[in-house]
Amino acid sequence: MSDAYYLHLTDRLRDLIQDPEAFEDDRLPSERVLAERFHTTRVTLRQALAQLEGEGRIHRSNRRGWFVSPPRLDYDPTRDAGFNDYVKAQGRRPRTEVLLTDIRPHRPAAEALGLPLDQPFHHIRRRRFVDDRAVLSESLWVVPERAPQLLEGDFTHSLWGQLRGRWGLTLAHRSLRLYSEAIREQEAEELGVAAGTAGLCVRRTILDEQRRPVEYDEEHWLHNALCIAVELENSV
Amino acid sequence: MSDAYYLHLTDRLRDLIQDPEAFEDDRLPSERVLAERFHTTRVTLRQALAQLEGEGRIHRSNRRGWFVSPPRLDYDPTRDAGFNDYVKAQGRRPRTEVLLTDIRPHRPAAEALGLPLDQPFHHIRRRRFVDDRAVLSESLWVVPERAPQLLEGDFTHSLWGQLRGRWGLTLAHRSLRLYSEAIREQEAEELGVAAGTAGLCVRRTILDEQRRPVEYDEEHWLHNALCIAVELENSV
DNA sequence: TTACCTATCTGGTATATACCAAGAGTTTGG
DNA sequence: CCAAACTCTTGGTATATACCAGATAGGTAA
Repeated sequence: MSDAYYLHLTDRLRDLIQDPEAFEDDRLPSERVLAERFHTTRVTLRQALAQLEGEGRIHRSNRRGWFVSPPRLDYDPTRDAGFNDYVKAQGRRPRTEVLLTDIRPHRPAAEALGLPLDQPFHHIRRRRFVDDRAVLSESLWVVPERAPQLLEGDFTHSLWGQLRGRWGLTLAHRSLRLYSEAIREQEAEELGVAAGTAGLCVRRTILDEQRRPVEYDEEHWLHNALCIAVELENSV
Repeated sequence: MSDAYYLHLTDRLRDLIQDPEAFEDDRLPSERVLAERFHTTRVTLRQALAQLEGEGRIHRSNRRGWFVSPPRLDYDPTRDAGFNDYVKAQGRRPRTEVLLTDIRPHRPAAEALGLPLDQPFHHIRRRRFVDDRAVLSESLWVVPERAPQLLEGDFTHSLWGQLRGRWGLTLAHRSLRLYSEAIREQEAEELGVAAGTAGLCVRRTILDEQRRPVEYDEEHWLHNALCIAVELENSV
C-alpha cells in the first residue's frame, strides 16, 4: 500500500517544511487549513503529520500547533561537558530550570545503587531547554553521604562538575541504559507535550573509585531532539 | 484531558496484556472484537493500541494482528559479544539471515570513514531475529584493504570476531551514533512491519590502531525490541 | 497601566461507516 | 497428495462530522 494517499501527503508536506520560504517562524498552518489545501480531511492529514512526527521532522506543542523541528542536538551521555557548554558549542541557546529539590527515598534509585529501599537521597528535578524549546526533563538522586550540603548549591549548571570540584568524587564506574519510551503524564506536562509522545529515556548509575554508590539519574528526552554520540577508544 | 476514554481503554488493555491467562500465544483479539467488547469504535480502539505500541508493550506484524511484545533485549553496541552469544545469554533464541553480499561504493560509509565517494566496500546486509521475531536489519560496509576475501566467510556469526581473528585488526577507535527514526520502506519490508514504524538507528564508524578506516555499519532496530546498556570505567 | 474577561483559534477526542489489500485457512481440482 | 483457487479475517486507509478543552490575542473595565 505504498500508494496510500496519506503517504503522498507526507511527501508533499515534507517538501513544504524543507522549503525555508514556505512560512514564517517554523510554524505550520493549522490542520484545518492544510486539510483544505490538500483536499482531504483532518483525519487523513493527521496521519501524514504523525508520520512526519515519527521521522522527527515536526513536533507539536500542546494545543498550540505543529512546528518544524530544528536539527537534533548531539549529546554524549558518557561525558559531563555540562549541558550549557555542549548546547552552546553547537550554536544553540541552552536554558535550565530547577523544578524541585528535596530529600526523600526513591525505589528505582535505591535498587540501581544497591541501597536499602528507605535510603533517602538528595533529589533534584529540572527541565532543560534548547532555543526555548523544552526538550528534556530529568531527575537526579544523589547519595547524601557523598555530597553533604549539595542542595544548597546552584543546579542550573553541571552537577557532575560540582561533585568532582566540591567533594572530589571520581565517578569512576558508570552504567548507562537507553531505551525508547512513551513520555508519561508528569514529564509530558513539564515539556508541554501530550502524554504518550515518543521519548528517549537515559538512565545512569554512578559509583566512585571504591565502588561506593554516588548517584542515579533519569533523563526523559523528546525523541527527535537528540542524537546520542559516543566516542570510544580501545577497550574491546 | 487525562479523562479521555481512549486512555481508560489503554489502561484496561494494559491490564489485559499483563494477564498471562488472558489469551493464547501473545496474540491479541482482533480490533473489531476488542472494539465491540469495550463498546467503542475501531478508530478509538486503535488510538489506545497505538498508545501501548508507543510504550513498547505491543507490536503489530503487517496485517496479521497485534501481539504482546516480549521483554527488551539488553544490547551493548560498544562490545562485540556477538549477537548470537548475548541473545542466548539472555535466554532467548537468536537467528541471523544474510540477505545480500556484494562490493560497491556507498556514500554515507565513505563520508563517515573519510574516503573518496567512489571507494568500493565489502557490503553485507543481514536480518536478525530474537525468538523468531525479526527485530533488526543491518548493513555493514568494510574497507576491502583491511579484510581481503571477507565475503567468502560466514556472516551469520560475529563480524568483529572475524576481523580480529582473521586479519588481526584492533578496532581501536569507535564512533557511535544513536537516534530514533521512522523505519523506511526497505527495512520495514524486511522486518515485516509497516513503513514508518518507530525504530532506533545505531551507526558505527570504526578505525584501527593507526586510525585507518576499517568499517561502517548501520543497524535499524524495532524501537521496543531493545535496551541499550553500556558499562563504562573511568575516562571522564 | 494593569488585570480580567471573552471570543476565537488550535489541536484532541469520538462516532459511524465504507471499502481496500494482504494473510491465513479451507476447499477444490488435478 | 499436492497445488491452485477461493473465502474469510485481519489490519490499513479514507470520508464526514461533531464537540471538547487548552492557548492566544484582543478588548474592556478597574
